[in-house]
Amino acid sequence: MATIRDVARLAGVGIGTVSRVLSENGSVSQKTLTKVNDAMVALNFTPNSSARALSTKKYNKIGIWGTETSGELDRKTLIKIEHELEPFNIKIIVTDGDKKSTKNNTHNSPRTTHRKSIENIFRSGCDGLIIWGSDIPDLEIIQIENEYPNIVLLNNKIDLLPNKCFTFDHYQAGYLAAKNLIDNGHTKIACITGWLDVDDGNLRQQGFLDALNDNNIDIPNTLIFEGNYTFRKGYEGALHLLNQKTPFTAIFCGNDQSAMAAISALTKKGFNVPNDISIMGYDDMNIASYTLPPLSTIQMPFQKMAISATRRLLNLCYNLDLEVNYDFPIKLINRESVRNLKD
Amino acid sequence: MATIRDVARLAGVGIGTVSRVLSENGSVSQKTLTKVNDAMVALNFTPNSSARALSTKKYNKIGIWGTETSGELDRKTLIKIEHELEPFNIKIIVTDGDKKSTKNNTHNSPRTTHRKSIENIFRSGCDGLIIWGSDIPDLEIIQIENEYPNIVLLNNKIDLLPNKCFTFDHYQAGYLAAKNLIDNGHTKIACITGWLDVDDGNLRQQGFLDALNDNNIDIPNTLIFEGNYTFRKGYEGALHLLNQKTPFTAIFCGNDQSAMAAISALTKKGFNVPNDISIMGYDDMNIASYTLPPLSTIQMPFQKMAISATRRLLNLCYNLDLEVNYDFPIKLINRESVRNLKD
DNA sequence: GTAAATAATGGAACCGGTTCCAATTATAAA
DNA sequence: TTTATAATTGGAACCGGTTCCATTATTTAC
Repeated sequence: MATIRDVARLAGVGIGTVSRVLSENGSVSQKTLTKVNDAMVALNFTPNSSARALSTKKYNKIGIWGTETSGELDRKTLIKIEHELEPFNIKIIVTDGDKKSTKNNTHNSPRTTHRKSIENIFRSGCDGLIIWGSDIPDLEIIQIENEYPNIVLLNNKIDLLPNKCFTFDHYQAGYLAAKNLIDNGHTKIACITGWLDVDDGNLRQQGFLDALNDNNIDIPNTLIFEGNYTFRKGYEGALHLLNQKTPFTAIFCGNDQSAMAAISALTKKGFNVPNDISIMGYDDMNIASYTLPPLSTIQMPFQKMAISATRRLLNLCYNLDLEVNYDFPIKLINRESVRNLKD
Repeated sequence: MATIRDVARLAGVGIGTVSRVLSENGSVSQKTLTKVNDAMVALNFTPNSSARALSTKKYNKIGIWGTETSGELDRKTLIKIEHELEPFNIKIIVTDGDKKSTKNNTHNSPRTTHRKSIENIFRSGCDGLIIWGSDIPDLEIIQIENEYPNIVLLNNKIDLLPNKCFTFDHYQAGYLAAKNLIDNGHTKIACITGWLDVDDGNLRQQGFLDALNDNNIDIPNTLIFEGNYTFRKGYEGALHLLNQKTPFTAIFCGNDQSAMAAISALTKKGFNVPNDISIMGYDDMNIASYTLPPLSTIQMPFQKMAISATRRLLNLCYNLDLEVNYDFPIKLINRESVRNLKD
């Protein structure tokens, strides 16, 4: 593998000159430029990334960190993020935090594991990090931000870090979902929640409950099933709710996956969605248009949010001035899984 | 940020000694070891990854490269791969090849783009690469392998690289799917294919067609719809097939997503799955148990395959000797979307 | 034509690790 | 106790870039 010294020798110039050509800063005469470029081509020269990183202290990499509980950072979103990075030739390092869900091991595995794994990814060499999800305690994030200021939070909100947080108004979204059921005449409403110990899931649940409350609708504990966003829990949840013998006409689900599984369970038990029971989803995954019936759900521009977060991070890391947006409006999507009881 | 020289000074030893402690090779007396470790803790020392990479020529990173046409390298699989890497403290760099599908721009964007983006990821600093998908021409992969031997192919098979390829027998899988329909008494069978210009999709289609042929079943062109694995195309495909007015009792779909969308379309048009029309999926995604009806499909251990590919790559990059498996049996999963016409 | 200002250039020093060799110290064998 | 052997240690040299400064070449101004 050729080095700049090889290139310099072949081109008959000094290494400084080659470096100047490489990094495209500093002045180089046209004549020298061609000589050096020719030499680079002749030697099939590629600058060594670690040597460069060692002296510039820039890795040209950013990390994406998240846990299983964080939600859906899907491939499509990853591709979008990559698009943003491409013009600057920045690469992505991905990593997951804790392998087990926060929920299942609050005792054995202390939260500091998250911290460790975040430090670990910085150590491995990246200029900044997208921390995705809201399952790290705020205090800890603030400590982390103190040590590594080049971070950005995706789907999390911490008041002390106002311009590094990118999230939706999950509270309002939950409220909107409940309101939609209420507006359609439902008063006996059940729910299959997401993870309640994570802001994200907790907020939408609060919004949901407050909407019921604001409309003087009571929801008994028997109609609240604590799920975890999975198909399995959605399925179990629906069965569980049916078993309670507390009548209900609608279920608000913490995400589209559990909604879909709930539909499956209800249908299997002989109930028709939406005629017997209405279902309200959350997320508007691609799949939501193709369930039977198609899902009414809440849409949120996750990819747009991810893009803004990425830009903000680029600004932080490389002193850029890319346009960043902080407002990501949610939207009610009415398909066919909610029946209008007023008809 | 402290360096080994700082540590050496504080511990009162030479830098070589600190380095020996760090890399845990070379002999160090117990006494010195504690002194050095104490100093490291006191200074909150972290070795600089690029300095290390520069002198060892090991980046402790591997890349994962794939295109949109490659199929479903989902988050779960990524996590599995990461688990394999964790004990060695290796990180993942992800990147996508061409942003547009190969299919849509065979003319404007030459295949060499793939090559470029693969070279690019190596340049960015990784010890090896998982190339996922079969949309790079064999010849080109062989050239790439020549320059960068530390690669492994996921879901692709090239005879000249026997122990670097990890794939399923998609031909047999397609055959099996068709056979299942035939065994259930179906003779008028339609299909919604995947991408036929990619081995992966083409092989399963071949297997499917050969199974029909071996059983003297004819499939008219009108009953072959060329899809692309998406929900949308699955939906369109089903409608298209219905419009053909060529009667059929079953559809074999290139993947579960198009199968699910096909079910949705058929149901919307008043057909019952499986009573009127049977559906055979492919992949056994999580979702397959929760469609209505639950999908009969072909299961393949994608994650296991990814793990083996990862191990092979680790062996290549770091001279390890991890156990690697090359055989990934597929399995027919019978749920409820295929009706037995013989009953 | 000359002086002053500007552009272009070479290369030492540096970034922070690893490696290797020579030197020193500890241990075992005689 | 002496010698042979093994374990431990320090630090120069190196990995391949970037940066900065002193030097030289080229313009521009007068």
